[in-house]
Amino acid sequence: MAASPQKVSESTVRRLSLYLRFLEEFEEKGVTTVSSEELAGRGGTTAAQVRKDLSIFGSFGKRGLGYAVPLLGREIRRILGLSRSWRVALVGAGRIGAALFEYPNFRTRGFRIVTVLDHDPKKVGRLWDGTRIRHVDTLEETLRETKVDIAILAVPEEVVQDVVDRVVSVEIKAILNFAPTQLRVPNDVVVNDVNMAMELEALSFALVNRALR
Amino acid sequence: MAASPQKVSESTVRRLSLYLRFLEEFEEKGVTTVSSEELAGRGGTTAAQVRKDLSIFGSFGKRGLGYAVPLLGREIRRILGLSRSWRVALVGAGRIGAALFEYPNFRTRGFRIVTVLDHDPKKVGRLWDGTRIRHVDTLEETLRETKVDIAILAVPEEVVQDVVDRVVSVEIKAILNFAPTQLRVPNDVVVNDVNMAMELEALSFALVNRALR
DNA sequence: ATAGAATTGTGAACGTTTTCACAAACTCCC
DNA sequence: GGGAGTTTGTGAAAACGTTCACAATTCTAT
Ligand SMILES: NC(=O)c1ccc[n+]([C@@H]2O[C@H](COP(=O)([O-])OP(=O)(O)OC[C@H]3O[C@@H](n4cnc5c(N)ncnc54)[C@H](O)[C@@H]3O)[C@@H](O)[C@H]2O)c1
Ligand SMILES: NC(=O)c1ccc[n+]([C@@H]2O[C@H](COP(=O)([O-])OP(=O)(O)OC[C@H]3O[C@@H](n4cnc5c(N)ncnc54)[C@H](O)[C@@H]3O)[C@@H](O)[C@H]2O)c1
Repeated sequence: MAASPQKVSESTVRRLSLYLRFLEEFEEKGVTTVSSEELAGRGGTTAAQVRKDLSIFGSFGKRGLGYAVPLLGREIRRILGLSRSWRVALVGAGRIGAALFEYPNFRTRGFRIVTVLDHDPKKVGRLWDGTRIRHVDTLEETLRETKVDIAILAVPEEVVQDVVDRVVSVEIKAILNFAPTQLRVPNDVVVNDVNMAMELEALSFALVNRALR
Repeated sequence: MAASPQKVSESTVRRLSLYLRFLEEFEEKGVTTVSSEELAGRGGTTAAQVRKDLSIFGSFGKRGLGYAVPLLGREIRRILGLSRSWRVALVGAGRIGAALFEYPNFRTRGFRIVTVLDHDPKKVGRLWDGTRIRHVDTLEETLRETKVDIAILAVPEEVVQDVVDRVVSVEIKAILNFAPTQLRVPNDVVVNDVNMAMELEALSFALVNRALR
């Protein structure tokens, strides 16, 4: 029950993330108990799906009642690995990089940007809210020194493969990539892409095929 | 053959987007023909998958040879609706909004930001590279006047549902949402989310469950 | 205590997506 | 022109993910 022996699908993980957000909203409103029905109603899924997702990891509800909001929140946070806080490096202090760095929500959710790296001499050395921007030439030693768990890559697509190779060389196992490039990494490294062009293209497809649905 | 009578899965659309990018790379290198094998090798999929994806829409290859790079590129662009250019509104001229607006890649791929709206009196009236920022109070008339097809929402999560309701009221059918909020829209409206917090949480999950795989 | 109402947890059914495997179609070279 | 070598397009099989349906459990009220 405690461990998760089964294979967990990508979609289940995404939905857990969603449920957690809903639970936080319920908690703010002072709701103490929710049913799978209510949890599903808040977003694009079904009550059965909610129960299946949760049942992979254990049995957190009470039959006839539902789920205790704070408890389920804690459990999902534990499952997702959000009980601890993660040390994050930001490579590329450009437009996207700056937006991410200034966004307070990541820190409150346990992702602390402890390192910022850039290539541009005009940016290197600057102090961003207490964090000194370091030169990307020092990437390997800096990531090791600052004990980084996760790297966010917000560099131009032309250089992103070089950067990722170096990031991988210091045993970083998790990468969030903003460049519209399919990265080549060893298969014990997880890469998640934020590919906005792809999202827009999917919208375009939906628009031209609207009639056919 | 010409039309697409079948149901097309989300993942197929995403992969088409990917193939298009690879084709553009091949085209730049002067490669005239690629096999499904080569197309698959560039990214995380298989040759059979490539062929299945394409076969939904027609038969674009030559047995024994492969696919003609420029032709397949044109076909995928047509399938995705990228032959035309799309008129895009940006709501929220904050950090993310500014990064998106300044990003030249969208325009070159056929997505033109023709309208920028914000709430902040300090921002309204400013000229961003030829585009005047208009007050969000004029959203309905502005979107109609500027014939917008797609809305990008980069506003705080507290107001995003209000904004989306108004966007939907003027018959916009495609939305790219950056707020970490599950939007409620009629079901003829397509919403794609860019949820970075969710991506980070998925990385967190992958890190804590690394051992179990 | 017990009946009645609510809701979970889960095996089984179903549907969708991916992979397999191979005949058909094409190329290339001798 | 024919045979060897490729590679596509696609049914069929396998894997995977979602939905169904219901016994088991808990709560509430009397
Ligand atoms: N801006 C957007 O809206 C947007 C949208 C989609 C995708 N992207 C992608 O995100 C990435 C960043 O985009 P951006 O708009 O922030 O670009 P940007 O040019 O504003 O920033 C890139 C930053 O990376 C730095 N850099 C360049 N080479 C480097 C290296 N080798 N090592 C470290 N830093 C280096 C630059 O000095 C700059 O500060 C790009 O890959 C882009 O394609 C951006
Ligand atoms: N910055 C990031 O890295 C980041 C990361 C993930 C998600 N997001 C999400 O993206 C959205 C925008 O984030 P941001 O960092 O750019 O915020 P921001 O505060 O920098 O920008 C928000 C902009 O929206 C404007 N605005 C406020 N209310 C408005 C309204 N009713 N109508 C129109 N405009 C209005 C503000 O004036 C401001 O210009 C938020 O929902 C945020 O949660 C941001």
